[in-house]
Amino acid sequence: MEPIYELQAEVLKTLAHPRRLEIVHELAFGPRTVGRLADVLGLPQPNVSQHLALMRASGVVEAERDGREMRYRLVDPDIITACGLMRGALQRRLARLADLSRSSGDEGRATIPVAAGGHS
Amino acid sequence: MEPIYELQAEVLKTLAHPRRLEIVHELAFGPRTVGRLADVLGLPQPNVSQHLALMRASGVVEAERDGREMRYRLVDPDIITACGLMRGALQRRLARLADLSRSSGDEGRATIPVAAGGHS
DNA sequence: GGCACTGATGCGCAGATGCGCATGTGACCG
DNA sequence: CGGTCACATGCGCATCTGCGCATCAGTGCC
Repeated sequence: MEPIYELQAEVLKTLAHPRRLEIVHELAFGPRTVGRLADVLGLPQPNVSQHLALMRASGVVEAERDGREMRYRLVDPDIITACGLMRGALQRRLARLADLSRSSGDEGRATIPVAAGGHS
Repeated sequence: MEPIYELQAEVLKTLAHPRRLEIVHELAFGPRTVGRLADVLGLPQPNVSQHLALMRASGVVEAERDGREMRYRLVDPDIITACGLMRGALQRRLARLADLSRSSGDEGRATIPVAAGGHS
């Protein structure tokens, strides 16, 4: 029962939510305020704040005051890179499934910069 | 609300569990039977079976009959690679924290890492 | 067929999660 | 100092998870 699994499970649990993934995706472009995130995602501000609190608690994001605003940004690029890798793999899987259904293929869609990491 | 986030959240939710991460880690060495996994992880067989059912439902693993045994194996290497990348990043973070706590206040004492608090 | 073995499933309960909503808290302005 | 903006927090509820436990189902052997 290596503690690394507990830690990773904690982080994964934090990321395992569609809205939070969207938040991470948005934060990949740069720091954002709570209001901006709430606006972009079309979510109530308290909801976004709660999601951010969870992610901050698990060390995925960190916050910084700027006047009366709070600017959130991603902490560890590697984690987000891994997240992006997984998303890429899943997108390929989706594309493959769509390809099986219909003969037209629109795969290979590179959506995000995700820390400019690219493939290993 | 791109469906990719829903899918990825589903997969992440599947992975966001210490025991399941252990299972994935074990499966990374090659296919395993349920009994073997239960034995290695020291978990009840029904529990392991439930975890495997979840992971199979989300497409993380797949199963194959072999006599009266069931052999489970990982489906997508990329996803597991991403998982491993994240684990590596977190391990570095753990190591860094341990290093900080050792050099800052604690003199060689048997230290129980309190938390990953840290205030900026 | 009967039996042992390997794995899957159903059930119930305790604990955790997600959300809306109202409210609390800190920061700038006049 | 009161008002307002930007965000955080507490509460209650519906829902979901994880687990143990007992049991069901498929397979091979005699």
